[in-house]
Amino acid sequence: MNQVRLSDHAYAGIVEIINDQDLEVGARLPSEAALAERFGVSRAIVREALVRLASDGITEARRGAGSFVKSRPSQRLAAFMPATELPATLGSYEVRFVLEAEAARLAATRRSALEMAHVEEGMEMLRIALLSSEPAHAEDMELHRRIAEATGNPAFLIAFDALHADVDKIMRAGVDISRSRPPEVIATMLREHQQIVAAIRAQDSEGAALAMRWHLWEGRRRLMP
Amino acid sequence: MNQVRLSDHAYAGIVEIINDQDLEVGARLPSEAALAERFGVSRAIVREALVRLASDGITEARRGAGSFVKSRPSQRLAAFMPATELPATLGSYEVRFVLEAEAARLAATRRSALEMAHVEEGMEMLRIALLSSEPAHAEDMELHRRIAEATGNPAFLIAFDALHADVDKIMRAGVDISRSRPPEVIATMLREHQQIVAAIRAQDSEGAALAMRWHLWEGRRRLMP
DNA sequence: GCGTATAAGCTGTCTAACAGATTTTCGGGA
DNA sequence: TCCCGAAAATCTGTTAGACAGCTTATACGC
Repeated sequence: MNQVRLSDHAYAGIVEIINDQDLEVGARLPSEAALAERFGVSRAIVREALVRLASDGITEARRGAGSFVKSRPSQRLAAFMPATELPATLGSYEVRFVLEAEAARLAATRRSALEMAHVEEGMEMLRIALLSSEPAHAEDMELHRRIAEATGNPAFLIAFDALHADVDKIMRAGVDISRSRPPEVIATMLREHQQIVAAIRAQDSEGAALAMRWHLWEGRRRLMP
Repeated sequence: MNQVRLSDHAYAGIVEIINDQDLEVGARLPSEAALAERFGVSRAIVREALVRLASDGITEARRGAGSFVKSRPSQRLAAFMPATELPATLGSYEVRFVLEAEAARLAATRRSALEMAHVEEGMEMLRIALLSSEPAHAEDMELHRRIAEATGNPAFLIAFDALHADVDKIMRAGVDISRSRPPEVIATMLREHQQIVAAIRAQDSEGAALAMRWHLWEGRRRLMP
């Protein structure tokens, strides 16, 4: 079989550092030499791990300055949920993962000013609904729909609508959507959505896709802990 | 800005080698030392490039033996069509790319024996239809549908059906699906589908996803060169 | 207090080397 | 001739040390 390489440990170790020390986006990682000493390996091994982390969009190396955290969500996604092995849980989330992440990515690339305004408006509606502690499921869906719309590709809306019509049916039968949530959960949900919208606004396609994946991942976890 | 690193050249050079020399899946690449000499860089640089290629699923390193080609399609996909920048063409293909690639991936992971037989049967029907030079659009769709079914997740079927109902509508209006194709195109289409099915049979999730992406990419090109 | 020059730190890259795994080669025996 | 096993060649995984060039921090002079 494929033996474990040292750089695998280094990769996992660096992810662990970012998570445990709660390094935010833009924060600097320890230097390659420091990481090498900490893990008890050579600098070459740390470099290989960093190359893979950069390739995965988690870190970014700046020559002469250091390596920096590029996106928080992806670290945890990479650590707990490699894209190749989605856990078999709520089926619709598996589809939403790929469908809406791609929609966010394309929305970031192609959104017109009008579509952006449409998304921002949806965000504002969701914000108001969440902050007034109403059940904001409809506003949530509406924002997601507007993001799909911002791709400019009607095929996304077709798939989206078909899927969510079904999700609604399941949810109304099973999970209680309209249950009230503690304030910190509301704040988190708000922040997650804001990150997605901000990435689309900034035309950061990779960031938008990651933020969407992260949001859906957390959303699934909130539904089924 | 972000300067170009030598390993970028090495990465591109290795992809070029695989494409130009038409190395098949399983073929061995030149040794790290040989590649280093060819590109005029150190072995460390070649290693970084190989780590990234392996991370991208293109090559695979076997300790003591060498680096081997893991998937041909991805090389070309990586070279011509980075996942982050899908060209804005036929809208439905953008959705099919992510949706069906993920379906193929999950089908490879989870397919039961029954579902696998179902997929094989669909493949056989498509094979017969293609070889008798009939317009095999219906059989093509049926095979894709059975792959989505093999995920065991009904949500994929819901999105799939909604999408393809629409695609059919568009296609019947515009492109002539039933036009006859030259024999070499038929052989290619057959091979593409067989690769997908073979990967699912072998439970090679990454290979299945890549084969599906490759197939859709080529399919789109056949429709709109 | 502020600006600048120097120092320190960091990444990118190279060379040289060795352990351990794998493949190839080669010779001897049936 | 064919097969088997041992030795040799080859290759990856990994380490150490070194240096250029870029970036950030420090300290000094005004």
